[in-house]
Amino acid sequence: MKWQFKNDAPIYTQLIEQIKVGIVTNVFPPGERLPSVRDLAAEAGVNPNTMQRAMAELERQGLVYSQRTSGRMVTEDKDLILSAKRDLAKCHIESFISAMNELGFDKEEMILLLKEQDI
Amino acid sequence: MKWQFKNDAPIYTQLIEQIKVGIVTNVFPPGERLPSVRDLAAEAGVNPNTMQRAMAELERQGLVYSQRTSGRMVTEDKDLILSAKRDLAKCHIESFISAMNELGFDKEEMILLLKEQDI
DNA sequence: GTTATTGTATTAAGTAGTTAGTACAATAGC
DNA sequence: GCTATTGTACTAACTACTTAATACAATAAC
Repeated sequence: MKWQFKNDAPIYTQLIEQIKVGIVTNVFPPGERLPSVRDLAAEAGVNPNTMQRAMAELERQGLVYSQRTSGRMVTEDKDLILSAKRDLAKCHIESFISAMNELGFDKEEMILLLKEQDI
Repeated sequence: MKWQFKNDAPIYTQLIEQIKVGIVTNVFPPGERLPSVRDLAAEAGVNPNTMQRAMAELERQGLVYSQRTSGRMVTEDKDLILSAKRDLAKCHIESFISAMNELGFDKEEMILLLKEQDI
């Protein structure tokens, strides 16, 4: 897991995003045990409280669940994970279209620009 | 000018972005006088200090310039404005591709998803 | 049973963003 | 020349985020 943060958003929201991406892309497979909050925090270079805050939100969304001392697990609910992946993609697509529309690009131009982009 | 803000980023950065979009989309044409900082702040529902902070950054980027008491003008440099527009578009395209790649979508899938999206 | 590890909670301090209020210099408009 | 408007600067207070440090309950491992 590669952790990296920008300055333009709270770290804990970026943690939520990055861990969620890890879950929907099988870096953290369903049912797998996550490293402890302390270890994850150390790995990401953030305070344990900040990592705990991100975990609490992921727990609220049902993507992870905690068992008192045996640690925290990724949900086994693959439908929920797939749904989360679709949500993330939908969010990116809508934001992209909206931002490019604001700039005056229509969908065909966007597709052209995407094709030009070498990645 | 419609002002709207999210909670996930500082207001002043969102102001910079929105005013910049206004400039590159000719809502604020080259050479035109902008409303005063106080008026813009009132219109956007933010503190004058926050609007001033955004203006200072736009000024640093050369997109606007201020004349002591006659107000603040949009630059006449159309090349600079066009360049700013290209930068904005490039930023959105790269972010979109990067985020979708992280989720496991390749460029063809992105284009398919874009075409499906009805907007 | 003891120990170590886990999630969790709490308090305090520091930083950044935002608002509020005030003030001042410059100058366009009269 | 006077006045109003402009950009600009400053201080104080408030909030949210982040870190630091500590503590506690539950339980897996021994």
